[in-house]
Amino acid sequence: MSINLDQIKAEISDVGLKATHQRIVIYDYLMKSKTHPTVDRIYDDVKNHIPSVSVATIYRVLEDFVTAGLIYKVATREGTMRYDANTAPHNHIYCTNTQDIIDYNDQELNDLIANFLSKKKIKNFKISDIKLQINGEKLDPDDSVSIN
Amino acid sequence: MSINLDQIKAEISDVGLKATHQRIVIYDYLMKSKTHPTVDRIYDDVKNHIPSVSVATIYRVLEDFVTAGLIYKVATREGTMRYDANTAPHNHIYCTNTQDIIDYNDQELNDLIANFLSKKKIKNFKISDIKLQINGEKLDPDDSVSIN
DNA sequence: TATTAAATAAGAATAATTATCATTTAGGAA
DNA sequence: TTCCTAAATGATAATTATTCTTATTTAATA
Ligand SMILES: [Mn+2]
Ligand SMILES: [Mn+2]
Ligand SMILES: [Zn+2]
Ligand SMILES: [Zn+2]
Repeated sequence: MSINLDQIKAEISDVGLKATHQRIVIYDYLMKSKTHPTVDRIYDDVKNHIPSVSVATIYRVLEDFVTAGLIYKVATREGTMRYDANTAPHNHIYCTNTQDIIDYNDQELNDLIANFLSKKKIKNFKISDIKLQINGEKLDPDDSVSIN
Repeated sequence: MSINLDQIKAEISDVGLKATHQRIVIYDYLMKSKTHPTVDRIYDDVKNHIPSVSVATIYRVLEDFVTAGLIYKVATREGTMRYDANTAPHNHIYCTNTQDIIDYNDQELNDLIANFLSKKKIKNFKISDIKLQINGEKLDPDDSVSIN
């Protein structure tokens, strides 16, 4: 089921949550996923492993993971939330046609922005994270987006 | 009612929409607003001018404005949309405590990011806009956030 | 002023998410 | 190991945000 079951169980336990079958499968799925899936997508795929799983459990587990800092929640203008197990600082390319969210990892860009903002003084505010969203359209919706 | 009624009517007409009382009041309200209000907030405030207004009209008008490019829609992790009449490139500071969205206008930052990305080649993608979201918490929720 | 295509009000319908509660289970204690 | 219990789950009801439908009204043009 999972490449590294013990590691996954440990990560869930380490944030103070019971390592249930449902949580393990959901977290494993998100770790492998690169598409920032919706609840419905996660639900459908988790059902392949656990046919009896309830959609309420998917919502509950995802929210618990977000609260624990294991995953991120990404809001979209379509009104559906998307989930991301990549908690390292990174940015997103969003196709307004296909609704694809593509990770854009660029340490140079992260540093450039962090550096710039550290020079500015934002009074009465404590920054927790910085996200750049690059909106636009895939030229060929069937093809993939790549950088450089 | 409005500082510059004719200007507002012209802007609405110019994007091919009838300048109805409802649209004028909503657009005027958004232009003056600095809080990136929710539909509920807009509805409550517009009701002061037009007591008979329907919430469906608020949704319809806002969506029409977004489609026409008159305003922007901002998704939040709380699951409610927020609306912004500032269509010039600018970034947002988001307080995860108070849900305040504060405009962060900094041409230097806009240029820095645009410049950096123009050097990178993002294959198979046409960028339409770039948004930086600075997430964090107000230190004093009653006080305002200011830059520099 | 009359015409009419477009817009609105009211409320029903849908979609996404959250709450409730009886049942099950993970994980520690015995 | 087996037992115990707090925590988690499954089923489904409830809520919230948003969209749809249709009869009525209105802005814009002639
Ligand atoms: Mn604004
Ligand atoms: Mn919703
Ligand atoms: Zn991501
Ligand atoms: Zn703004």
